[in-house]
Amino acid sequence: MAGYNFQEIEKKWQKYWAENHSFRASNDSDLPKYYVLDMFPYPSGAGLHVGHPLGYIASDIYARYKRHKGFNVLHPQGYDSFGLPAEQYAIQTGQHPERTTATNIARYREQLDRMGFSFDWHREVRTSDPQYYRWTQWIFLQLFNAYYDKKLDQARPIDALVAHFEAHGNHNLSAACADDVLAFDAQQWASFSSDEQQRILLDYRLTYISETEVNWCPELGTVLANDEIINGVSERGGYLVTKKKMKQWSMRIGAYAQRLLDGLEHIDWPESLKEMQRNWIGKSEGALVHFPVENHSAILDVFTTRPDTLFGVTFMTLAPELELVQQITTDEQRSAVNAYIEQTQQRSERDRMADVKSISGVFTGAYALHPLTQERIPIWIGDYVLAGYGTGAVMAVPCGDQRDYDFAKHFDIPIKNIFANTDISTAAYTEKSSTTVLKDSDFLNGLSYTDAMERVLNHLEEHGCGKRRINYRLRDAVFSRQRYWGEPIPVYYKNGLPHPLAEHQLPLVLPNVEQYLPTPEGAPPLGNATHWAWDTVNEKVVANSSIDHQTVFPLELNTMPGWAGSSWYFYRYMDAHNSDEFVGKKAAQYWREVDLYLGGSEHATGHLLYSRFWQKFLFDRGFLPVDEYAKKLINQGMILGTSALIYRKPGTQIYLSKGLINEQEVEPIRVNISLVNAADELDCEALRQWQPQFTEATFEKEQGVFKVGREVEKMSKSKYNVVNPDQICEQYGADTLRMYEMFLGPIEQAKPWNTAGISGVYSFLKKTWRLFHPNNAFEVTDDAPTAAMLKSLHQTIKKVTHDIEQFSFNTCVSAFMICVNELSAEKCHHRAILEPLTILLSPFSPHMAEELWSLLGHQGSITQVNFPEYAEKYLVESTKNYPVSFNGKMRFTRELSLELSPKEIEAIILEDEQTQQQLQGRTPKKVIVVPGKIINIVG
RNA sequence: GCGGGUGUGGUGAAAUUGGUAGACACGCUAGAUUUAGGAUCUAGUGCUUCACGGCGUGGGGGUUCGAGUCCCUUCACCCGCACCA
Repeated sequence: MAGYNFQEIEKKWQKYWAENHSFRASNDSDLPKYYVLDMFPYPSGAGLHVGHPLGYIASDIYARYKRHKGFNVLHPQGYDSFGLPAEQYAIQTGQHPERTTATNIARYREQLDRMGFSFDWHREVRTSDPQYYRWTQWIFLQLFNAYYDKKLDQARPIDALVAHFEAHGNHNLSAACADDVLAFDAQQWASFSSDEQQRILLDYRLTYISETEVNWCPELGTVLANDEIINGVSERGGYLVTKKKMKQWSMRIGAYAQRLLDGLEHIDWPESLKEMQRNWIGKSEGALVHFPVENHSAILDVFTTRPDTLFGVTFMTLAPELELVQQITTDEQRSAVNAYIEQTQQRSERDRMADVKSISGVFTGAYALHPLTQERIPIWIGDYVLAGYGTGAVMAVPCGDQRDYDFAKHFDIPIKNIFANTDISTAAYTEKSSTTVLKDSDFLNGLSYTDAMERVLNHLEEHGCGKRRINYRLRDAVFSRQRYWGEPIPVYYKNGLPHPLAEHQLPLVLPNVEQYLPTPEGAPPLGNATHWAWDTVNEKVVANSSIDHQTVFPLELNTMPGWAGSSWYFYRYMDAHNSDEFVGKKAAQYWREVDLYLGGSEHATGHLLYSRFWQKFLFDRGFLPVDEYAKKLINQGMILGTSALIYRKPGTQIYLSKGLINEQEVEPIRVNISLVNAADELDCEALRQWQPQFTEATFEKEQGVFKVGREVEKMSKSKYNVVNPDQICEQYGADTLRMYEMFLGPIEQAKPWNTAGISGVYSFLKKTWRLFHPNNAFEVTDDAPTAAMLKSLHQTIKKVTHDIEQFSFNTCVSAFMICVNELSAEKCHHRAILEPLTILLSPFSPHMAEELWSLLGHQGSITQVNFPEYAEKYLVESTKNYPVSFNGKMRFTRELSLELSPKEIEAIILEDEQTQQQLQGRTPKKVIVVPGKIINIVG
């Protein structure tokens, strides 16, 4: 075998790795552990494109590198296999999502294996596997059976809460709960019926049912979380989203807001991602102020970050959805108010967002009383106030807030200026200046922002008309989905109240249904199941017809959202086959947390926030050893596609070459990129064949060719710009693909895929192969290497090691190229050089490295080789011959030269005659040296 | 509007953190070799000039012996959030 036959080599070693379980991690090892995790993929029907493996390649390089460094490396992979596309496909075709998913997974696995990843497939997880979601359901039960103690700042078992209720009612309790819980004492608690008690407890549980306003997507027939909505339309499919009141399961993530914020300080995640999470949590400090309503028992609570402007209040605004609105609206205003409420409810989320400029609202006829001055303040409603933030009500201070100002101007409400020496004739004064002082503000007169804040907060608290309050934008996460293909929520209903299954009754397996659509009555798809009732005596799922409401009860019809299964999967990998626990104590103790997590930044406010929440909860309850699960996280950038566009004259079948468009009006249409060559020329005949709509097309060419337009955008099947990794593996091999993707640029950066450049990496690998095959046959000598060869090797060892640690893989590839070029020029085929080079290269080009390693006469896989031992052996020896650190240019300060051996300094000085001349026996304070000359000598 | 980030050849990008800017690769130009293979090798390739030289890291200004890197200012683009009281 002479040439570099990557096909054969790659097949051979992939087979070897699989047969020898080369990448199995042990849960019982004396080696230090290292856990490298990829965000597991959703197995879509389109398969992987070249963008998907970018992160997997990077993490695989790091995992292989760490193995060489002597770590016991856990590098698993699995599938986030519940999700909407499989279900949409099921609706269209009737094919069970389980089958679609299995097919897709098989395809993914084939593609992943082909790229030579060192995953420990022994630990594979699939979120849709009952043996997996059994534990997702189990975690749900743990959340159900817990509440949040704000004093201890941790989740505690619900029994502890019951004990508190039995002793004190809900007095002296500091627990996260629903806003509207009523106070009761121990005696009252005892007098409640069991159902009533359960209803109360439901207000405290970490997962609870509530009637909430949700984002409803009629097209998808389900509710969506805030992070599943982009610009007012659904993330999947881009459908309109409206508001709707529904009974839903929610997760009390709000209880963890502060800890989710604090935890960010202790993890090495990208600053931009942390900032996104901070914004999403949206902490703001201010006050809750109580405004009594005139001639009414209700108290209107508002949250404000500017209590210092309390004397500038001239009206109140409530969110139209607020229940209180109905109670306080006067009879004269009722019809106007109702009309307005109806009007706002009909607007979709997108309309509302698109149209933030227009001002609308209506007067309720009611008045609030200013808590400090007793002035009458008109109460309005307006849709610029959001029901979901704060209390859904604001005290409007038009002189200090631009929105209040605009509203006041629009409806001719008086504006009172409380800022001395400011002009508010055209806009509100919104600065928090230390030089501007308040006026017409009673005891706050003459005070600046900071002082006034302090004074007024103390005053409010002393007089019981308000208190300090921290408010978070983060809302509790809606947990119900009206979908089929998700984890069933392990709950049945008795007297309208949810009852959880017991732990030993799990998993509650997803039932079969005939129809994946909602029922005609509008119930979720599980309503179509004929066997979906819980027999509490025999502890099993039975036919719906046997529901008797005595011993057999209906089961929950909603399923869990996509983020449920992905919020804890990284712990399952640690102990994937444990049938007694979601992760064994010993395994969790050994692996503890993920050391390196790689994935896209698009999960910043979804998966990466929810999983931190569950982590903290499971930590609180003593199931996990740490409360942040990923020490370091890297966002790999997306690899973008380069779409090809042709331009049609509207209403015709005439297409214009790009250069002919000029000022004409045209419709751009995407065409398959495989029909276009590197010079942007379209194969018109192939296009006619491609889709029937082009069969009759006329192409107006320029200079005999038809040019397409180009656009760089996300790779997607629907944009016809997908490049398949299988093609690349076929043509160039997996090692080339791996190295090329790394060579493309920094890992975090988004970049367009460009197949043209791949030949450089390909010829590098061929060159490397030739280095070991100088005369078309494998050959290495045991001669002593020259100084130049050693220099080359050790520069590379140093640079590559350093760069891998910095995740700068693109520069590693360059370093390899330089090294091989130099060694080739030296005609180096010395074992002492090539052997360590092979090890160094193996994380990047594992197949070739394995082959060379075995050609070098070694048994077994190169994976097991301890690289530092090799590197050090050669490094130490060569340092004697050559200063390893002198690699181009170098700066010496006095301090630095102390660390260098005299021999090294000597070697550098000896390098160059000019240097010797310039020094002339002086002791330099600072010498700047480049190869061949000294630039500067100081001192 | 708020927050984060990025601007370097024809292209992707380097620059050991203040020390020869453009490593490495693509592309391009010549040549060699081979007789068609997406092969290999050699030389050249920032701009400008015949040349000596001059100019060059989005623009302008500053600090420094020395700035892609530090400071001020300005422009452009990308990402996230957005009526958050």
